[in-house]
Amino acid sequence: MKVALDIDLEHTLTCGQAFRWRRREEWWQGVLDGKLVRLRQLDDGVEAHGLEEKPLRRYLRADDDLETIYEDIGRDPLVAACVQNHHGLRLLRQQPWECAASFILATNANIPRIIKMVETVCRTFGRRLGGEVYSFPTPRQILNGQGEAASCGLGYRCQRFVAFAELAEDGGLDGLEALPYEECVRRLVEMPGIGNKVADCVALFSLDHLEAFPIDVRIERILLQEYGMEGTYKKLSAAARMRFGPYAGYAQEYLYHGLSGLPSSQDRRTPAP
DNA sequence: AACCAGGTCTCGA
DNA sequence: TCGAGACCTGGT
Repeated sequence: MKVALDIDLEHTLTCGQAFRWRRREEWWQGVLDGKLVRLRQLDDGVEAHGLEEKPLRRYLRADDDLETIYEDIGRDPLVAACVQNHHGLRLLRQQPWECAASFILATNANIPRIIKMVETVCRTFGRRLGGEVYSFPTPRQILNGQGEAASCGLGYRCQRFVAFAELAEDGGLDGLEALPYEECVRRLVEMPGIGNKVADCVALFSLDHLEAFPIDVRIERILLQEYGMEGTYKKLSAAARMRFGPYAGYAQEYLYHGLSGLPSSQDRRTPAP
């Protein structure tokens, strides 16, 4: 099945918003809705196996019009430059449970390790779908095998992860979709393992709040060096949403990944003769 | 061999 | 409300 869409799979699937996509030759292999899915980049879209068009378009946020978004966030010249570098990078619309649980594991760890932890959790608690591919476990699957969590190499994230599974199993995530951004984040930060940053990730990557602007150490540096912005998380977050607008989350992703390809801020201010 | 990683939590001021 | 430290573990 083919979907016509302006998307760059490489950028979209490796930018650190989802941790389970693997490249196999020209195909990207992953798990969606508990099913093994393969995606392939086409000139004008995506070829997909293992998933219907509707849920695929939903996952890839095909309803986001990139041109409209670029026009909006591109009013910022630096973001505009980053967009040039990473055209076709899309946010994904993930499941809140998997997204939140993954980013609880992602705290204070680098990407390779995050991938490893998530994969170990899937292998330990998930269902085998074929080959060496496992589903992301449900909260119940984690609670059923709770003794094994300690051997997943999660470090101090282990307790938070299990506690979050308990909360999810008890319906603690119900109703989040209906909430506006501020209230959504307010609810999320009450949950075990979720602070300001993870709450924004969950809001942005799984709950349709494109104005959410997750601030990690790297983005914090960028805000300071490129925009002279500093302060507490709440202040920075509000200032970023104000500056970058309703698609601030997209601006964040492009700044995060697109900046590395540009000359340093100092060099841009004082270009070489 | 340090240092750091897509932070959170706890605890004083 | 805010800032400082501690914190598992493994990449680089």
